[in-house]
Amino acid sequence: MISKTTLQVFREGLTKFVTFSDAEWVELTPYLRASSIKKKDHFVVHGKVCKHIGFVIKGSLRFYHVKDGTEITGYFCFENEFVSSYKSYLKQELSLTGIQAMEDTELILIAYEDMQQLLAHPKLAFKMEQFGRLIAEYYICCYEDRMAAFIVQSPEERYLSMIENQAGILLRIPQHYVANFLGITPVSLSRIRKRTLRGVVNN
Amino acid sequence: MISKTTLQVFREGLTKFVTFSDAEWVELTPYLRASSIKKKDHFVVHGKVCKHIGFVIKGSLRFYHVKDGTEITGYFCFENEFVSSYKSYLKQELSLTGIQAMEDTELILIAYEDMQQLLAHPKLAFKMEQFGRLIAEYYICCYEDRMAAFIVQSPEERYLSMIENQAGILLRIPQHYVANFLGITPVSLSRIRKRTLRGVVNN
DNA sequence: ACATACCTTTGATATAGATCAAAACCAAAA
DNA sequence: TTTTGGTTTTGATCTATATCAAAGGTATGT
Repeated sequence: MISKTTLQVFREGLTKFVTFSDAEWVELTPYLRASSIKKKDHFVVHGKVCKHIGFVIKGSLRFYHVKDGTEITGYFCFENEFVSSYKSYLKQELSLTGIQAMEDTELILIAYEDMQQLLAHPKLAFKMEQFGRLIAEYYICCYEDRMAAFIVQSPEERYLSMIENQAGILLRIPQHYVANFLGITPVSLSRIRKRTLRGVVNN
Repeated sequence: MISKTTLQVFREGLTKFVTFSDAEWVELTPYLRASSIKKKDHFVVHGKVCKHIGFVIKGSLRFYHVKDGTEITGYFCFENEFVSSYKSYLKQELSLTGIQAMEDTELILIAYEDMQQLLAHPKLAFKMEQFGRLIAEYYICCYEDRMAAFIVQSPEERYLSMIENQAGILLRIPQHYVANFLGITPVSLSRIRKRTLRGVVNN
């Protein structure tokens, strides 16, 4: 059973995309599952198919790739965001991305099969299509910005604009993950921080 | 008026995402416009709002950003692909990306306002939502791969896998655009080509 | 409180890619 | 055919980041 407040948080988080009427909500909730994963446990195991899309109620996760046996963290997600290895989820193929909890994390899940049912549901299909479209469009915008940062900016510039725009992440996440996220090694990030005086902010 | 074969190419190209019945097609076509743009003309002007989503019937375009007065090409698109400065189009805000034809190009256009009408159209709304979702999901998968390449691979590795997977692009567009696309300068790409023996392929 | 594992910093050095400038090349236009 | 503008290559040099290794921190669990 999913706690009432958890459901409420989820419903609230969805309003950024679509709003469900009470009647629709009653239809939807049977397809939802709650899940909690402990720090360091995996939401998606690298090399397996991603079966769920999740919504983060509490906690945080990192997305990583494996290259020559070492993990490279490419992305993060936090409360009120959706999490999935999208390509793997959408195509139900093996995931090149692993997704691991960085803290104890609570999620609402929708299984792939359930989503297919919802997309064919007599009362919910339209809204679910819309929901899917809006989420996907939202992430396209994120990706557009992130790709542009890699094409146009240097690692140092990316770090500095991260201080400007996503300072919260820096406070919450181990620096070596941030380094990967910026496309550099942890050692280099340490040096960038030194020469930019930690971004002027806190010495 | 849009030529019959052009419309046919468009309809065919859509089947990758959704299929329109004849009845639906009749409803849809009034919202479509044909457009041709000459080589070097712009589909989207950097700093203006992107008003259309396009489908490339013939030709090719490049996406670029401007940094300190110079253009950096971040992406391309070709026949049978959709083209738009998506973030600008979706949010109807100023575009940081310019989109310019690399060859004489023919497009089918859907204007933003028309798309809003289609998404509210009594007979087409559902299919258009689905269409929008599937396209957006498609591009998310593309972005996922492209971001991973930047996080995990070196420029040289990106070039080599481009030879493997997108050799067509290399034959069709100027090398200095490809260099930007790979995240490096044209000079560096020239040297990478030299040291990798042009990718072993054609000396 | 201690031990262990992990993270971050620092130093020394290597290297891929950047920059600047010139030459060679190519293709379209006159 | 020559000119012109743009592209690619090459050479010389610079620099940011990578790499390797060690030392110093910090947190976590026992």
